[in-house]
Amino acid sequence: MSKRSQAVETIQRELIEFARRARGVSARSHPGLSLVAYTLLTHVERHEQTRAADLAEHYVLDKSTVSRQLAELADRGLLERVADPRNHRSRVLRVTAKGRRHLDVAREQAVGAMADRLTDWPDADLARFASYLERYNSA
Amino acid sequence: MSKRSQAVETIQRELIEFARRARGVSARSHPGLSLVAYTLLTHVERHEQTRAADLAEHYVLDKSTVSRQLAELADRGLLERVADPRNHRSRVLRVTAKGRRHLDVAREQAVGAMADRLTDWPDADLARFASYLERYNSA
DNA sequence: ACAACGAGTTGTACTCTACAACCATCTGGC
DNA sequence: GCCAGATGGTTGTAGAGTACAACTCGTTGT
Repeated sequence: MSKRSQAVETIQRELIEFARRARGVSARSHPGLSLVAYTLLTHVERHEQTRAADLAEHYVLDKSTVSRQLAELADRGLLERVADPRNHRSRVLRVTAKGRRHLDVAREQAVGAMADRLTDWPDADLARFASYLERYNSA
Repeated sequence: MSKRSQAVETIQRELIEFARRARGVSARSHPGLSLVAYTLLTHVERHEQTRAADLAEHYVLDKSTVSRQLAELADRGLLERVADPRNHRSRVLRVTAKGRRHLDVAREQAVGAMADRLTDWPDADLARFASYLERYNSA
Protein backbone atom coordinates (compact mmCIF):
# COMPACT_ATOMS: atom_id res chain seq x y z
CA MET A 1 0.00 0.00 0.00
CA SER A 2 1.29 3.43 -0.91
CA LYS A 3 2.36 5.96 1.65
CA ARG A 4 -0.49 8.09 0.48
CA SER A 5 -3.22 5.54 1.03
CA GLN A 6 -1.70 4.65 4.35
CA ALA A 7 -2.04 8.27 5.35
CA VAL A 8 -5.65 8.37 4.18
CA GLU A 9 -6.43 5.23 6.11
CA THR A 10 -4.87 6.63 9.24
CA ILE A 11 -6.83 9.84 8.88
CA GLN A 12 -10.04 7.89 8.43
CA ARG A 13 -9.37 5.68 11.42
CA GLU A 14 -8.28 8.43 13.74
CA LEU A 15 -11.14 10.73 12.88
CA ILE A 16 -13.64 7.95 13.51
CA GLU A 17 -11.84 7.13 16.72
CA PHE A 18 -12.26 10.68 17.84
CA ALA A 19 -15.89 10.83 16.80
CA ARG A 20 -16.65 7.70 18.74
CA ARG A 21 -15.23 9.05 21.94
CA ALA A 22 -16.52 12.57 21.58
CA ARG A 23 -20.08 11.69 22.43
CA GLY A 24 -19.28 10.07 25.74
CA VAL A 25 -16.74 12.65 26.77
CA SER A 26 -19.10 15.46 25.92
CA ALA A 27 -22.03 13.86 27.71
CA ARG A 28 -19.93 13.68 30.85
CA SER A 29 -18.31 17.07 30.64
CA HIS A 30 -21.34 19.22 29.96
CA PRO A 31 -24.48 17.48 31.00
CA GLY A 32 -27.58 19.45 30.19
CA LEU A 33 -26.57 20.38 26.67
CA SER A 34 -26.25 17.39 24.42
CA LEU A 35 -23.63 17.24 21.73
CA VAL A 36 -26.33 17.61 19.11
CA ALA A 37 -27.88 20.63 20.72
CA TYR A 38 -24.51 22.19 21.34
CA THR A 39 -23.45 21.72 17.75
CA LEU A 40 -26.68 23.04 16.28
CA LEU A 41 -26.55 26.08 18.51
CA THR A 42 -22.93 26.75 17.59
CA HIS A 43 -23.79 26.49 13.94
CA VAL A 44 -26.64 28.95 14.27
CA GLU A 45 -24.38 31.33 16.14
CA ARG A 46 -21.80 31.23 13.42
CA HIS A 47 -24.11 31.36 10.43
CA GLU A 48 -26.66 34.10 10.02
CA GLN A 49 -30.03 33.27 8.59
CA THR A 50 -29.79 29.55 9.22
CA ARG A 51 -33.02 27.60 8.86
CA ALA A 52 -33.94 24.18 10.20
CA ALA A 53 -33.63 22.57 6.79
CA ASP A 54 -30.09 23.87 6.45
CA LEU A 55 -29.10 22.18 9.68
CA ALA A 56 -30.70 18.92 8.65
CA GLU A 57 -28.78 18.89 5.41
CA HIS A 58 -25.49 19.96 6.91
CA TYR A 59 -25.50 17.45 9.74
CA VAL A 60 -27.08 14.59 7.81
CA LEU A 61 -30.07 14.50 10.12
CA ASP A 62 -33.73 14.02 9.42
CA LYS A 63 -35.72 17.21 9.50
CA SER A 64 -37.90 15.75 12.24
CA THR A 65 -34.88 15.25 14.44
CA VAL A 66 -33.76 18.81 13.90
CA SER A 67 -37.25 20.08 14.51
CA ARG A 68 -37.42 18.44 17.92
CA GLN A 69 -33.94 19.52 18.92
CA LEU A 70 -34.75 23.09 18.00
CA ALA A 71 -38.06 22.93 19.84
CA GLU A 72 -36.18 21.90 22.95
CA LEU A 73 -33.62 24.66 22.55
CA ALA A 74 -36.41 27.18 22.03
CA ASP A 75 -38.29 25.90 25.09
CA ARG A 76 -35.20 26.46 27.16
CA GLY A 77 -34.85 29.95 25.82
CA LEU A 78 -31.53 29.40 24.14
CA LEU A 79 -32.73 29.99 20.62
CA GLU A 80 -35.41 31.93 18.77
CA ARG A 81 -37.26 31.05 15.64
CA VAL A 82 -37.95 34.30 13.88
CA ALA A 83 -40.65 34.49 11.26
CA ASP A 84 -39.26 35.45 7.91
CA PRO A 85 -41.55 38.05 6.34
CA ARG A 86 -40.35 37.07 2.89
CA ASN A 87 -41.19 33.41 3.26
CA HIS A 88 -43.85 32.32 5.67
CA ARG A 89 -43.00 28.66 5.35
CA SER A 90 -39.69 28.91 7.07
CA ARG A 91 -38.33 30.55 10.15
CA VAL A 92 -34.87 31.95 10.63
CA LEU A 93 -32.91 30.83 13.66
CA ARG A 94 -31.13 33.07 16.12
CA VAL A 95 -29.27 32.37 19.34
CA THR A 96 -30.62 34.34 22.29
CA ALA A 97 -28.45 36.17 24.79
CA LYS A 98 -29.04 33.33 27.21
CA GLY A 99 -28.05 30.84 24.55
CA ARG A 100 -24.89 32.77 23.90
CA ARG A 101 -23.99 32.64 27.57
CA HIS A 102 -24.53 28.89 27.65
CA LEU A 103 -22.37 28.48 24.60
CA ASP A 104 -19.62 30.60 26.08
CA VAL A 105 -19.50 28.48 29.20
CA ALA A 106 -19.59 25.20 27.31
CA ARG A 107 -17.00 26.39 24.85
CA GLU A 108 -14.70 27.57 27.58
CA GLN A 109 -14.83 24.17 29.25
CA ALA A 110 -14.33 22.28 26.03
CA VAL A 111 -11.51 24.48 24.87
CA GLY A 112 -9.89 24.31 28.28
CA ALA A 113 -9.93 20.53 28.30
CA MET A 114 -8.56 20.48 24.81
CA ALA A 115 -5.85 23.00 25.59
CA ASP A 116 -4.61 20.65 28.30
CA ARG A 117 -4.09 17.89 25.79
CA LEU A 118 -2.32 20.29 23.49
CA THR A 119 0.00 22.04 25.92
CA ASP A 120 3.16 20.56 24.52
CA TRP A 121 2.30 21.26 20.91
CA PRO A 122 4.28 24.02 19.22
CA ASP A 123 2.23 26.94 17.97
CA ALA A 124 3.06 26.16 14.37
CA ASP A 125 1.72 22.62 14.65
CA LEU A 126 -1.48 23.82 16.28
CA ALA A 127 -2.06 26.32 13.53
CA ARG A 128 -1.46 23.75 10.86
CA PHE A 129 -3.67 21.17 12.52
CA ALA A 130 -6.46 23.73 12.77
CA SER A 131 -6.15 24.66 9.14
CA TYR A 132 -6.14 21.03 8.02
CA LEU A 133 -9.33 20.37 9.93
CA GLU A 134 -11.03 23.41 8.47
CA ARG A 135 -9.95 22.43 5.03
CA TYR A 136 -11.16 18.89 5.50
CA ASN A 137 -14.55 19.89 6.85
CA SER A 138 -15.19 22.50 4.24
CA ALA A 139 -14.68 20.03 1.41
CA MET B 1 -7.49 36.23 22.11
CA SER B 2 -4.10 34.83 21.28
CA LYS B 3 -3.31 33.08 18.03
CA ARG B 4 -2.73 29.97 20.04
CA SER B 5 -6.10 29.89 21.73
CA GLN B 6 -7.75 30.72 18.45
CA ALA B 7 -6.13 27.65 16.98
CA VAL B 8 -7.26 25.51 19.90
CA GLU B 9 -10.79 26.80 19.54
CA THR B 10 -10.81 26.05 15.86
CA ILE B 11 -9.53 22.54 16.47
CA GLN B 12 -12.19 21.97 19.08
CA ARG B 13 -14.96 23.27 16.85
CA GLU B 14 -13.90 21.43 13.74
CA LEU B 15 -13.38 18.12 15.48
CA ILE B 16 -16.83 18.35 17.03
CA GLU B 17 -18.24 19.32 13.68
CA PHE B 18 -16.75 16.22 12.17
CA ALA B 19 -17.94 14.00 15.01
CA ARG B 20 -21.45 15.29 14.63
CA ARG B 21 -21.65 14.44 10.99
CA ALA B 22 -19.81 11.15 11.17
CA ARG B 23 -22.69 9.24 12.65
CA GLY B 24 -25.17 10.18 9.95
CA VAL B 25 -22.74 9.74 7.12
CA SER B 26 -21.65 6.37 8.43
CA ALA B 27 -25.22 5.18 9.00
CA ARG B 28 -26.01 5.96 5.38
CA SER B 29 -22.83 4.63 3.84
CA HIS B 30 -22.65 1.29 5.57
CA PRO B 31 -26.00 0.27 6.92
CA GLY B 32 -25.89 -2.94 8.87
CA LEU B 33 -22.77 -2.12 10.82
CA SER B 34 -23.28 0.80 13.15
CA LEU B 35 -20.51 3.25 13.87
CA VAL B 36 -20.16 1.84 17.37
CA ALA B 37 -19.93 -1.74 16.19
CA TYR B 38 -17.53 -0.80 13.45
CA THR B 39 -15.27 1.04 15.83
CA LEU B 40 -15.26 -1.67 18.45
CA LEU B 41 -14.48 -4.30 15.86
CA THR B 42 -11.67 -2.20 14.43
CA HIS B 43 -10.22 -1.73 17.87
CA VAL B 44 -10.30 -5.44 18.57
CA GLU B 45 -8.65 -6.13 15.25
CA ARG B 46 -5.84 -3.73 16.01
CA HIS B 47 -5.27 -4.64 19.65
CA GLU B 48 -4.58 -8.18 20.73
CA GLN B 49 -6.08 -9.45 23.93
CA THR B 50 -8.71 -6.76 24.20
CA ARG B 51 -11.45 -7.39 26.74
CA ALA B 52 -14.88 -5.80 27.02
CA ALA B 53 -13.84 -3.66 29.95
CA ASP B 54 -10.96 -2.21 27.96
CA LEU B 55 -13.35 -1.10 25.25
CA ALA B 56 -15.73 0.45 27.75
CA GLU B 57 -12.94 2.48 29.27
CA HIS B 58 -11.39 3.50 26.00
CA TYR B 59 -14.60 4.65 24.37
CA VAL B 60 -16.18 6.14 27.47
CA LEU B 61 -19.09 3.73 27.32
CA ASP B 62 -20.90 1.86 30.03
CA LYS B 63 -19.92 -1.78 30.27
CA SER B 64 -23.52 -2.79 29.66
CA THR B 65 -23.50 -0.97 26.36
CA VAL B 66 -20.32 -2.67 25.29
CA SER B 67 -21.64 -6.01 26.45
CA ARG B 68 -24.69 -5.69 24.23
CA GLN B 69 -22.77 -4.46 21.23
CA LEU B 70 -20.36 -7.37 21.53
CA ALA B 71 -23.21 -9.83 21.97
CA GLU B 72 -24.66 -8.59 18.71
CA LEU B 73 -21.33 -8.82 16.92
CA ALA B 74 -20.83 -12.32 18.26
CA ASP B 75 -24.35 -13.34 17.20
CA ARG B 76 -23.57 -12.22 13.72
CA GLY B 77 -20.38 -14.21 13.72
CA LEU B 78 -18.07 -11.25 13.34
CA LEU B 79 -16.33 -11.64 16.66
CA GLU B 80 -15.45 -14.36 19.15
CA ARG B 81 -15.18 -14.20 22.88
CA VAL B 82 -12.46 -16.61 23.87
CA ALA B 83 -12.29 -17.90 27.42
CA ASP B 84 -9.09 -16.86 29.10
CA PRO B 85 -7.69 -19.85 31.03
CA ARG B 86 -5.81 -17.53 33.35
CA ASN B 87 -8.82 -15.53 34.36
CA HIS B 88 -12.23 -17.05 34.21
CA ARG B 89 -14.01 -13.78 34.81
CA SER B 90 -13.07 -12.25 31.54
CA ARG B 91 -13.01 -13.28 27.93
CA VAL B 92 -10.57 -12.14 25.31
CA LEU B 93 -11.98 -10.74 22.07
CA ARG B 94 -10.99 -11.76 18.60
CA VAL B 95 -12.29 -10.81 15.18
CA THR B 96 -13.37 -13.79 13.09
CA ALA B 97 -12.46 -14.27 9.45
CA LYS B 98 -15.97 -13.15 8.56
CA GLY B 99 -15.57 -10.09 10.73
CA ARG B 100 -12.32 -9.26 9.02
CA ARG B 101 -14.00 -9.47 5.64
CA HIS B 102 -16.75 -7.12 6.81
CA LEU B 103 -14.17 -4.71 8.13
CA ASP B 104 -12.21 -4.81 4.90
CA VAL B 105 -15.28 -3.91 2.86
CA ALA B 106 -16.38 -1.17 5.22
CA ARG B 107 -12.90 0.23 5.45
CA GLU B 108 -12.45 0.22 1.72
CA GLN B 109 -15.67 2.20 1.28
CA ALA B 110 -14.84 4.64 4.02
CA VAL B 111 -11.30 5.17 2.85
CA GLY B 112 -12.48 5.55 -0.72
CA ALA B 113 -14.95 8.24 0.20
CA MET B 114 -12.33 9.99 2.24
CA ALA B 115 -9.73 9.75 -0.50
CA ASP B 116 -12.14 11.60 -2.79
CA ARG B 117 -12.28 14.51 -0.40
CA LEU B 118 -8.52 14.52 -0.15
CA THR B 119 -7.55 14.19 -3.81
CA ASP B 120 -6.11 17.66 -4.08
CA TRP B 121 -4.06 17.44 -0.91
CA PRO B 122 -0.31 17.16 -1.33
CA ASP B 123 1.23 14.00 0.11
CA ALA B 124 3.16 15.96 2.70
CA ASP B 125 0.00 17.57 4.07
CA LEU B 126 -1.76 14.23 4.27
CA ALA B 127 1.10 12.70 6.17
CA ARG B 128 1.23 15.62 8.58
CA PHE B 129 -2.53 15.61 9.09
CA ALA B 130 -2.44 11.88 9.84
CA SER B 131 0.35 12.30 12.34
CA TYR B 132 -1.40 15.17 14.08
CA LEU B 133 -4.52 13.10 14.49
CA GLU B 134 -2.59 10.16 15.88
CA ARG B 135 -0.76 12.40 18.25
CA TYR B 136 -3.95 14.03 19.40
CA ASN B 137 -5.80 10.78 19.96
CA SER B 138 -2.98 9.11 21.78
CA ALA B 139 -2.74 11.89 24.36
C1' DA C 1 -56.09 28.29 -10.30
C1' DC C 2 -54.26 24.07 -9.44
C1' DA C 3 -50.49 20.89 -9.10
C1' DA C 4 -46.04 20.29 -7.51
C1' DC C 5 -42.77 21.60 -4.29
C1' DG C 6 -40.63 23.17 0.13
C1' DA C 7 -40.42 23.93 5.29
C1' DG C 8 -41.77 22.30 9.32
C1' DT C 9 -44.39 19.35 12.93
C1' DT C 10 -46.20 15.20 14.90
C1' DG C 11 -46.98 10.00 15.48
C1' DT C 12 -44.49 5.87 15.88
C1' DA C 13 -40.86 2.66 16.39
C1' DC C 14 -36.07 1.36 16.84
C1' DT C 15 -31.21 1.84 18.47
C1' DC C 16 -27.83 3.41 21.60
C1' DT C 17 -26.96 4.42 25.95
C1' DA C 18 -26.67 4.78 31.22
C1' DC C 19 -27.71 3.19 35.68
C1' DA C 20 -28.74 -0.29 38.94
C1' DA C 21 -28.96 -4.86 40.42
C1' DC C 22 -27.05 -8.98 39.95
C1' DC C 23 -23.72 -13.30 39.36
C1' DA C 24 -19.20 -15.19 39.00
C1' DT C 25 -14.42 -14.94 39.76
C1' DC C 26 -10.20 -13.22 41.62
C1' DT C 27 -7.09 -11.03 45.29
C1' DG C 28 -5.18 -9.54 49.60
C1' DG C 29 -5.02 -9.47 54.53
C1' DC C 30 -5.69 -12.09 58.45
C1' DG D 1 -7.55 -21.40 54.11
C1' DC D 2 -11.31 -17.74 54.40
C1' DC D 3 -13.85 -13.76 53.88
C1' DA D 4 -14.33 -8.81 52.23
C1' DG D 5 -13.71 -6.12 48.60
C1' DA D 6 -12.46 -5.57 43.87
C1' DT D 7 -13.06 -6.87 38.94
C1' DG D 8 -15.45 -8.57 34.58
C1' DG D 9 -19.60 -9.30 32.66
C1' DT D 10 -24.90 -9.76 31.87
C1' DT D 11 -29.62 -8.42 32.27
C1' DG D 12 -33.72 -5.31 33.48
C1' DT D 13 -35.35 -0.85 32.78
C1' DA D 14 -35.78 3.71 31.25
C1' DG D 15 -34.55 7.81 28.51
C1' DA D 16 -32.44 10.29 24.63
C1' DG D 17 -31.59 10.60 19.64
C1' DT D 18 -32.93 9.28 15.49
C1' DA D 19 -35.49 7.86 11.02
C1' DC D 20 -39.56 7.29 8.36
C1' DA D 21 -44.16 8.33 7.14
C1' DA D 22 -48.08 11.18 7.13
C1' DC D 23 -49.62 15.48 7.67
C1' DT D 24 -50.33 20.98 7.44
C1' DC D 25 -49.35 25.25 5.61
C1' DG D 26 -47.25 28.32 2.46
C1' DT D 27 -44.93 29.12 -2.17
C1' DT D 28 -44.02 28.67 -7.15
C1' DG D 29 -44.73 27.62 -11.94
C1' DT D 30 -47.47 26.70 -15.75
